Amino acid sequence: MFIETRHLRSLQAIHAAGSLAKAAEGLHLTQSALSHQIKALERYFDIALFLRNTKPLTLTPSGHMLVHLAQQVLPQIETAEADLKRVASGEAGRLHIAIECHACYEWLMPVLTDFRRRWPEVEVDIRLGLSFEPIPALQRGEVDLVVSSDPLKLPDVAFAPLFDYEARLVMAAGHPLAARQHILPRHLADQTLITYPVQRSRLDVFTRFLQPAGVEPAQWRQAELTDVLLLLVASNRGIAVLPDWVLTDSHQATGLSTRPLTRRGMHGTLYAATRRAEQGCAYLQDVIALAQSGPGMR
Amino acid sequence: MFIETRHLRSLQAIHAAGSLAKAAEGLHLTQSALSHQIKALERYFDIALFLRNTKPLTLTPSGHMLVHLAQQVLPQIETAEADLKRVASGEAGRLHIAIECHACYEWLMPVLTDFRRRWPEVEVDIRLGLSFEPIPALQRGEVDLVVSSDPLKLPDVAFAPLFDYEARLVMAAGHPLAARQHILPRHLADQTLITYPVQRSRLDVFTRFLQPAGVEPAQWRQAELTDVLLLLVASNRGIAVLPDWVLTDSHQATGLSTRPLTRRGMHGTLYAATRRAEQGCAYLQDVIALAQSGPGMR
DNA sequence: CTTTTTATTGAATAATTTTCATCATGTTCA
DNA sequence: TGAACATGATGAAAATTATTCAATAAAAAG
Repeated sequence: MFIETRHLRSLQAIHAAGSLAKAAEGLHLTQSALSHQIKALERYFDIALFLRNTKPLTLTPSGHMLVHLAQQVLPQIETAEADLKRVASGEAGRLHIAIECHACYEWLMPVLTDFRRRWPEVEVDIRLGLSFEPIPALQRGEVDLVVSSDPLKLPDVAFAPLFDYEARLVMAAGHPLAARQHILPRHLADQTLITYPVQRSRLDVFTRFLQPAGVEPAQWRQAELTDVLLLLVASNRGIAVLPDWVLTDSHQATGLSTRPLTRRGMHGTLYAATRRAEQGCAYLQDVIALAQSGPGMR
Repeated sequence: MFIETRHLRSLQAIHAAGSLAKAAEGLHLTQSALSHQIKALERYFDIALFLRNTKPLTLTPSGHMLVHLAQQVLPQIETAEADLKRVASGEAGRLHIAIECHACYEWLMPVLTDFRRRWPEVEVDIRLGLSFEPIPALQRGEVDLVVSSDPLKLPDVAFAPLFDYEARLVMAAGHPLAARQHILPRHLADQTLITYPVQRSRLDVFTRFLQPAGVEPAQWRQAELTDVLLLLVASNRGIAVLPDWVLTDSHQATGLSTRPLTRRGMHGTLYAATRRAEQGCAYLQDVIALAQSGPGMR
């Protein structure tokens, strides 16, 4: 293994210029350096690359092979370097987002629509965190941003607060619980609870509301899509607990009511988790800023 | 411009091995060297290439780009290097032959048939030296071997003797001149001379036989192919001067006679001219050795 | 034939890569 | 939990490699 891109660049330049002197100028080298460089190649492979006693330096067949190689290889390297520089400057890159909280999809999409207009070269993708652990995936480099509601203290991951939300009980307008000012755990003991299809340890209703009180809902069923979930609730097949922003005016009109959990309401904060190593990345900062305006922007 | 093939090799090895330490082993480097190398890249592009806090070192998207580049580029370079080494060792290469003497085609073809069996990877080509000067072409690298009958003293071209020949007058068996023991210039003054279609300065009959005696043939006509030329001679349309080897047994049977030019006969030597720079080339040496056995081998 | 341009060469210098030694961190296993 | 082990990072020294300098040779131009 011996050929370096430097050699290929020199070879190509010499071939194009027709002389060491001219090529040296373009390469910001002395012609002596080029002479040594070529000679080193020729000595290593024990072949002549150029015929020296011709007016414009001409290539031997072997020299031609190498120039041909250079013409194939150098453009590839150059475009790769250019891409890298664009990634470094933040112009281009990858933004793979994982969302723990399923409902986040609702407000995230408009944010990303904005984002794509502002950073057209960044490749955007969303992964619903159904079957994998988002934070380890972030650490492994599989995703670049995680929307999560419980910040951790990790050495390599930073959590930036996005906005506060309130988890409220959602039910059909005529539901008996709609009569109450606020909902307590025991009120759900005889209800059918509808959630997104994730394990209960990742559902705030269970971890922060029901389990501390030792209450189990009468039934637990799941729905993948927010709209389907709301449809089930509206038709009195059960109740759900969702962030306040999910209920838009249009939903209100379809006959849904919401009530706070506990007298004070169950409040939380959404965070954007990113790798500390990439905190300087311009488009990451921007997408977080966009997200911080939150569902209110909608 | 910064990326060198060394970087690509390291990147690829690290990716394959999953750790600097293992990769370093395979590359015959220390782990430290690799660490510095990668760090230099990362600093130059201001980008992370690997995530360090993962067990098997994982690539960032940018790192992936570079490994991908390496996988594209390195094989190309490696095959080029392998090709160069084969050329250097003489296994492969190019053998473009120019022949000044047109008749040489006759004995050269069987030699080349042999040659191609022995050096299948060498690309063989023959150029009839009709309209170009073979020796300058050799110097310019357009051809690699010239068959010539007049050796020159040149600093960059070597002439290796192949074999001696005798130029003889060829005529129809019943031709009046066939009665003579040997032919003198004046005997051709009333004859039609048939030659290959090249300028007279490159025909021995003129330069070494007729011109020194101040004799002109009655007519001069030309034929491109040896067989056509002999056909014309056999049908008494003229006479020709050809090297002795051209007349095979089969030609004798078609009713052709030959006689020496001057009492002593006009003898000459064929040479193989090659660039001194390439004299060490194995297949060049071999083709010369094959040619030295000459037309007698046929 | 001289002048100018261009390439080669060896030695000196500059730049770089690599190694060494050490440290920091993390993992494994008792 | 802590000791042993493995892995990567780091700075300084060492080694290697590339480049320049200066002198020379060679070839084209005038």
